[in-house]
Amino acid sequence: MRILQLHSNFIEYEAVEKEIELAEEPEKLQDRLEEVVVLFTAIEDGDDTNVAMKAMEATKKSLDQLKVNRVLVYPYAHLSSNLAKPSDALKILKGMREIAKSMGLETYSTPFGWCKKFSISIKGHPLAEHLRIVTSEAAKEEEEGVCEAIKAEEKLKSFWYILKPDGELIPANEFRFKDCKSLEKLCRYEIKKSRAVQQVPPHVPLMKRLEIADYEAGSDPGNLRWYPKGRMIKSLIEQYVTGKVIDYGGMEVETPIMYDIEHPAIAHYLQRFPARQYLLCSDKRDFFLRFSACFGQFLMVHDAQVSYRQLPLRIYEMTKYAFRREKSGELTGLRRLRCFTMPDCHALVADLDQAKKEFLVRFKLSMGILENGLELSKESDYELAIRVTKDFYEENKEFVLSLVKLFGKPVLLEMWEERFFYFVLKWEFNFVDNLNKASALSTDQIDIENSRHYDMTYVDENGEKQFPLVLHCSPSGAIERDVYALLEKAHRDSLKGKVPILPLWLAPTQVRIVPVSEKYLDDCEKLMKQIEGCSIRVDIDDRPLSLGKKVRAAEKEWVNYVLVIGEKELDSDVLPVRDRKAGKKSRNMKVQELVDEIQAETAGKPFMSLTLPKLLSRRPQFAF
RNA sequence: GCCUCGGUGGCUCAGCCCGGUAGAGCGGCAGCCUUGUAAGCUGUUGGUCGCGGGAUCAAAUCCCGCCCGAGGCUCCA
Repeated sequence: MRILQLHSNFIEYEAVEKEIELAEEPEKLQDRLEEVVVLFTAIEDGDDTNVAMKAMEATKKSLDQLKVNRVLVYPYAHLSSNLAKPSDALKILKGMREIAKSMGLETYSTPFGWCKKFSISIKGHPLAEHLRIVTSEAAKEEEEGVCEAIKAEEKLKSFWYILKPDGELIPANEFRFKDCKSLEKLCRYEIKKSRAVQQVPPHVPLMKRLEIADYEAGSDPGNLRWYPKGRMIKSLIEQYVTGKVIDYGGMEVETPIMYDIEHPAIAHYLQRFPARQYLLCSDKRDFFLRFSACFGQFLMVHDAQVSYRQLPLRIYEMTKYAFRREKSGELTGLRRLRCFTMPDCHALVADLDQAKKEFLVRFKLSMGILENGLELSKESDYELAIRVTKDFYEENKEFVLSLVKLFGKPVLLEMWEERFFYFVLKWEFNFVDNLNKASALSTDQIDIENSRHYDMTYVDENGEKQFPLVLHCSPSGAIERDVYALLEKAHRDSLKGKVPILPLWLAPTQVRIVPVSEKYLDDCEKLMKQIEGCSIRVDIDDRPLSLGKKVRAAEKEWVNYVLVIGEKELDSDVLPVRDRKAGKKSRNMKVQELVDEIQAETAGKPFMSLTLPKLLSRRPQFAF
């Protein structure tokens, strides 16, 4: 028996004509019901009243969850290709209605054996749509205490462990998280799905106040606007990540952001995740906006000549943009967007051996980007989660452990009984934020399916075509999410009594010059030119405000270094430097010493000139 | 979609319970002050109180419907 259960706002139906001899004489030829759960039901060969009983028991349970007491039993043959004989079906359907009534449900039914037309409005919540399949075997087995349906779910069910660098594998619920508080938070988030407080995430007011990004009412939710400072931060991170991937050997490419829905290689992706795309109609063709750079890169590789000598073949794109039409309630600040920027680096490898070697290289690359680039620390900011099929784990224990050893502390390991995605192994670095939510940043996967789907091949030593394995890596995760992590980390620091600050190479203003009065403006501009010439972002607060107010403004903007310039400074070659990182204490430094310090700290990082007017009086205010 | 909270000058919010001429701070603008390390002073501009309807002599305030936003549920290739 198959029951497609739909929680609907209303359904209207009309019985049009009898289709078979056996058709029921209906009480009503048409009707409209509101706030009802519709049970489209197909009775299959072998079903009996016992099956109907089991099906209704499960249905009742689910109705209780939905807090609905009104059902419409709607015979619907199209759910199965293994239908029962009509006479049996009718008998069982009648039984079902009686069972429903005896359970206290307000039960309606549409006539069996009729061609009917109907309109239905379905509620959008996650439990609104559900397909229930009950077979006679399952019903029998359940009597003995085992349910086939539950067994089937078990296959999809995953098992959670903690894997320690010493190789010990402990079920997650038995692990003692004494020194791993944020790993504990990750586990709680992933396994128990528990959520803490109702609160706007701290990075949201920060992203506005610091004039980084903001919501854009004129667009679709989850498509944000980026102010000059935010755009600069994003751009710098993009440049940095791209540079690192190119150093690793990635060939940077650019591919279209939209694809034809009918394209055969792409179709199976969409069938699998049909509801998450932006769709775009243009003339007579339908397109979807890409949700990753896989399509473009795979289509490119499909058309390329690749020899085994060229493997691993690394191909890379800073995906601008990836679009995922997440449900509106799922969107959050910079953490979860509908439009985002994501570095996406694929590697084609000949075999599992090569995959493993490459995987480790990319693991280190990703870790380096988080640690050195974003200045996140695995000690306090992010945790490793590994997801693997049971078979792969059993056969490659040592390899999985080598990742954990590289990470150097216990990790969360999710094990699947069976593979139900395209990959057999995946890891993610998860940032754990102030509301104890975890978000994946860097990730890499071993994909064993897509080279076939996209017909990507290489030619081996014997001149024969082979399908490679494909690794999917985002070494930093979405750039917007990186900014989220930086802001959440800064907020966490401020809760601990530390000053919130951005990494120096990302700070829009690295040095702020504050003249004591307008008299010193010319001298300030000279100083600015001198510092600016050393590839440092510097500006001047030339507004006619009190000194205290200008210093306060600089602190509120998280400016790293503040130089107050007045009579004293002009007479001396040593400047009192207000250093935010050093707790705002004044440090006496020569200009060259300050320049050297900044250059040392930002060495190896990309640099951009300030894109805002250097004089603060010339700047518009975008927020607050 | 459901639940919760919210929508009042550019921004943050008070006022709403208990109906009676729309308020504050910040910002902007004009001026004074010429400043010594997290808010100097004065003046001033700026609002069909999300939209529609209802009851009332009278609605930001009460009632009904709707729209929009955030968070939660769920989801996260």
